Amino acid sequence: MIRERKPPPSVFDETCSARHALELIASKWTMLILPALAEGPMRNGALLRRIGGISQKMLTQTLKDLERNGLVIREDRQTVPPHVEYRLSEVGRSLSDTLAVLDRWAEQNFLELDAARERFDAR
Amino acid sequence: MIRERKPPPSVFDETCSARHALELIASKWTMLILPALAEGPMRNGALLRRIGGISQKMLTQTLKDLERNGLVIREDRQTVPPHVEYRLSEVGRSLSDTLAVLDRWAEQNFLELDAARERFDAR
DNA sequence: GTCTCTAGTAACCGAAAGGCAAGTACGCAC
DNA sequence: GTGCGTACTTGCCTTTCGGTTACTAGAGAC
Repeated sequence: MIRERKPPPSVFDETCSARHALELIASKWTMLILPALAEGPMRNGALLRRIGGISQKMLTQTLKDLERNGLVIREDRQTVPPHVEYRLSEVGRSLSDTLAVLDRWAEQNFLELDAARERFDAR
Repeated sequence: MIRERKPPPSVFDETCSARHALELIASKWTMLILPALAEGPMRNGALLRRIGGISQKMLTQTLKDLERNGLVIREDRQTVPPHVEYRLSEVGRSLSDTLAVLDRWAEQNFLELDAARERFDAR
């Protein structure tokens, strides 16, 4: 009897569902929204102000996707005018910690990248 | 005399060049290529085999972008048939460490995301 | 009655991502 | 001569991304 051995889940395998998770993460808006929410629950308007350059459309769209995947919790108070609050779920928080590390990496190393690009383009 | 205070570099500021660095990182191909190269220097063909689902075009394009920003070093042996090797720079390695953490996060948590998505769509 | 305030949604459109197929260079084995 | 092997490049085409504008509901202030 042949023993079927399942390969361990790997992001390098495109058929593995881990790849889908990676693609959700690998978005600049995700990488900004989650760390922003790590600062505390926020409303739509606050996020719009916190995250420079994001449009209402992309914010709504990304938030919905994050909510669908269980990373963000959306609380609609059902009032008029609307009051909706977003906060991280448990899983969302575990991810936002790592994303925040990446954000800090970008802030600490962008000068070096800028310099490298200049060098490269000068050739 | 008014003292001009420069704001600290922040990825939340769209005019800050750290945002550009973030956008380079926030690509699924970058998040796969750098950790792949962390396993050791590789040639084009080896990367193509290692990273499921990547096309030749995207591999070349992303590698060029990473090289331009100083994260990857490209060594062309100038032979025929061509022999080109890619490896991480110092900065590239510091980034790939964090990216590898994210990859592992995806591999460990994708089941939970899958479940959340199913729950959400069932409503 | 009218204006405001919030968190959207919908339609439209141009830009960019990215897949696929075919072409390139050239030394070597046969 | 023909064909192989490697690392690309180019062109075409479809899909997705993402910006802009206009529209929505309904309570409360005036």
